[in-house]
Amino acid sequence: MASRFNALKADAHWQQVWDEARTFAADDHSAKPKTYVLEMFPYPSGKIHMGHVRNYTMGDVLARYRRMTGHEVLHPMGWDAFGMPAENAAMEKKVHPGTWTRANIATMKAQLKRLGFALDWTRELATCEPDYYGHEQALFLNFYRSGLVYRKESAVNWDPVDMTVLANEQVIDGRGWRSGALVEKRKLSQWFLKITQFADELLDGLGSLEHWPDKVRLMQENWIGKSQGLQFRFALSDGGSVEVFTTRPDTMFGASFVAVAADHPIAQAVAAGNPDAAAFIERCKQGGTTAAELETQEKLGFDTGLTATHPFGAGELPVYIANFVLMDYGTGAVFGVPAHDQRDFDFATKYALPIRRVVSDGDKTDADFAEAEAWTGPGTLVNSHFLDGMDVEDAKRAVIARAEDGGWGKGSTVYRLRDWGVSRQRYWGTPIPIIHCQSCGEVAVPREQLPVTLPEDVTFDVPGNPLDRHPTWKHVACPQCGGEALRDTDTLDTFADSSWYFIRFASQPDDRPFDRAVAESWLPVAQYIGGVEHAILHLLYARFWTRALRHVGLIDLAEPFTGLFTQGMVTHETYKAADGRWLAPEDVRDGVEIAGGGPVTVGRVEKMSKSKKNTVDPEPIVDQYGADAVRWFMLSDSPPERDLEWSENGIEGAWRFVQRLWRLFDGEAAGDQAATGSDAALDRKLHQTIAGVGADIEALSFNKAVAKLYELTSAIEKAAPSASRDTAIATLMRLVAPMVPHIAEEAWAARAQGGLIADAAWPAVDPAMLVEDEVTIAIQVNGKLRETLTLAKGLPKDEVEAAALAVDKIVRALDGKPPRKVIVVPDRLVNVVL
RNA sequence: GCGGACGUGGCGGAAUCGGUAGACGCUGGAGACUUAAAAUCUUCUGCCCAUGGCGUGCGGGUUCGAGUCCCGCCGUCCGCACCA
Repeated sequence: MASRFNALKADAHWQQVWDEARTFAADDHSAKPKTYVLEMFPYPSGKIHMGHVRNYTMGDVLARYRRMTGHEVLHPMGWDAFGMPAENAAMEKKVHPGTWTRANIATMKAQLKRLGFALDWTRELATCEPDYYGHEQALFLNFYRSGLVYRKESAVNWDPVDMTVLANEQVIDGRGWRSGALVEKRKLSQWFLKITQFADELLDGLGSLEHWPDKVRLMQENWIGKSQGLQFRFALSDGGSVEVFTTRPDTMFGASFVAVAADHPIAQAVAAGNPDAAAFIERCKQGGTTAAELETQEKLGFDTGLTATHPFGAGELPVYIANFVLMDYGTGAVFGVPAHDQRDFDFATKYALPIRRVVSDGDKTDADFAEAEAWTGPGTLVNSHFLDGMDVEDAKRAVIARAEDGGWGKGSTVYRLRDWGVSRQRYWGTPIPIIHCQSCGEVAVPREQLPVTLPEDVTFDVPGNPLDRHPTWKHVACPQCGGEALRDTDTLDTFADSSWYFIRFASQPDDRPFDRAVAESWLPVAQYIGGVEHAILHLLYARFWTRALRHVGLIDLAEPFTGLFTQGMVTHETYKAADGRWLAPEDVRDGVEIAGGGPVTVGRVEKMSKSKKNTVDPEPIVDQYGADAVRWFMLSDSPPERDLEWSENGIEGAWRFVQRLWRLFDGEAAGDQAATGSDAALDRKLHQTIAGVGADIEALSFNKAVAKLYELTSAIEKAAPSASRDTAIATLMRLVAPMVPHIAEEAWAARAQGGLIADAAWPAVDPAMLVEDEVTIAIQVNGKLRETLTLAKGLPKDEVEAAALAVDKIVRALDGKPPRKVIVVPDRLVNVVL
């Protein structure tokens, strides 16, 4: 009699076995082909959530499958452990960020272990430990010596209450997200990494990333934002000049004004002697920054009274200060061509500037042109002297050539991408290993003095940077002259920490960041899995860091991640009480609030979030159903790139399936009579499933693999006892092992197969077993299904046609007349055309 | 505004090359077992005016045949955003 599968007992047992045997420790010296499977490492915020469970389950199935197919798999885990939440906790709970972080790591590690992930814990790392960030400091200094790091004054978002710099994402409607204070623009000396030096490489490299989602590649492409055009100077009526950039040099003869940004030096100079101009600039700065405001904001300008001389002698253009020109893109100045740019059109309309058409799209004449909007498409140049008759692209080249010949301008490329500002006025990050000396200037901390460690005795009772106000930490002797000097009290952006952790996982010597040969033997990461929210920043920074390492000669690797997969979120229904309070799922039963019995409104299905209270904590779920059921549910139903809705029924269903498996496995092991005889249909089903599930896992189509395994399970359940059935059950153990490893080990052991199923080989497909001897053929009339026939596979066309035409319904449909046409697709269908 | 993705039963979804739409799961119905319940098993479950007809957001088109290809709409979601 089959017993129930005791998941809690089996989970704990097999997790301990794997741990003790170091089953999933990756061997650097293995002769097997190596493969690196990686999920984005978590921030240790407290407890794991369902999103982690889904992410890591997907990676785990792939890692376990690759092991079974003969690969040496590197599948590590660690902690992205620096960051603001730890400092916030320090302020709110009076606990040291390190204490808080390490406690969270311990909790979350225990939770991850309970899910039975095939992780190499021997390589665990936390970015907040000196044995990680010290090496990061060494890499930073390496970049510094190679000219990839520089320091410059730059405007930052400054929260005057918290006394700290805020990232753009932390500024909400112009106010600090925590303090609510109006954010100021402040000039601060900041460290920058020269990501723009690699802009072209990073853009071109996207083309080689075939196994990345198109969406992510496109987002990165847009983020890099390459534009090619002409950069040149206008001579100004006051004797000065202004440099502009344009992607449309072909429309030069349509120019009717020049506009500069409000914070452009020319605007500033004008404002100095003109209160109206100063007032206008002030007004520009007050403009809202939200999408909606920008969309509706009127194009405003202030006529400086200056004029700019057209380089081709086509007159003088008025120079405006305009609110729609951005200082930090291009040169902060543009020339306006109202006929062929919508913003310029709006502006010219408002200020009654000429609208001169210079590109004709063929149909339209001057008369019916451009009363309402600018023409930005292709066409033939008109009203443009030497450009007349050229198409847009030829005209661009012609103007750039003339500018370069004449020495007043040159073809140039502009990127939207900015250099990466990495200075943060925070405690809980990697200290920037630079010393500022009165006499020597910036001095790199010598290698033997690394790591520059964080002081432990810091306070968070007042706002500001604890490193900066620490009584002694920043005071050091200058490594060069020995005189009094100060440490840089900023720490690195935490995106730096996550820009190379995957290399440190591959190789972690004590005395250097990584061993080149070992790292190169694992990298690039074959499959990287994580949330789409990292599509731009993290993935771009990691790609940059890798190229920078290559640039300084530390590794021969262009792209860190060959394959990228962005998984969907875990969602749940939301619940609201009559008074508008959000309710947690566990507070609701049968449509009423458990406490008090008040009515509950079921709201939208949304991403699990604390604010909507629709989270489900994985831990009690694992307690109740076991790791395998949770894993199985995470893989079922929804395609992995889409959102997965958590539901009670769903996890129940997964749990039922685990028990179904157990009835098969246990019944077999319990010594049901060894059956004899073969079952050709079941053999075929089995081998089709082996092939299909393997392909589905490789494609990360876990939901399809799950469906195939359900089918095979049902087929085995229904099959009469036979040797084929025994084989199918034994094989099923291995097929489900990557997904539900605990029950698979339990069954494998009970069957005395020897060794661990985690080390077993993936079953081989016997191609001979895949061959069907009969096929079902669709019989259609005019493309509509009328009947199906089961015929021998590979029957000649004429025999299939004859069989189809003999079918009752077809005879009736033909009504004695010959068909106009009969289409026969071998082994597929017959379509009778009347 | 620009760019992208998606739209299939009550729900999540499947259909790899243009060839039987709705696999598989969930929900729901009926039945078996049981004193009863749970568990389990069997069976049904796209819609309708049902020997047939209609069905993959809507309208056209190509084709012997369209969820799949083409054209034009509508809707939802995501990303970027005055980018010169």
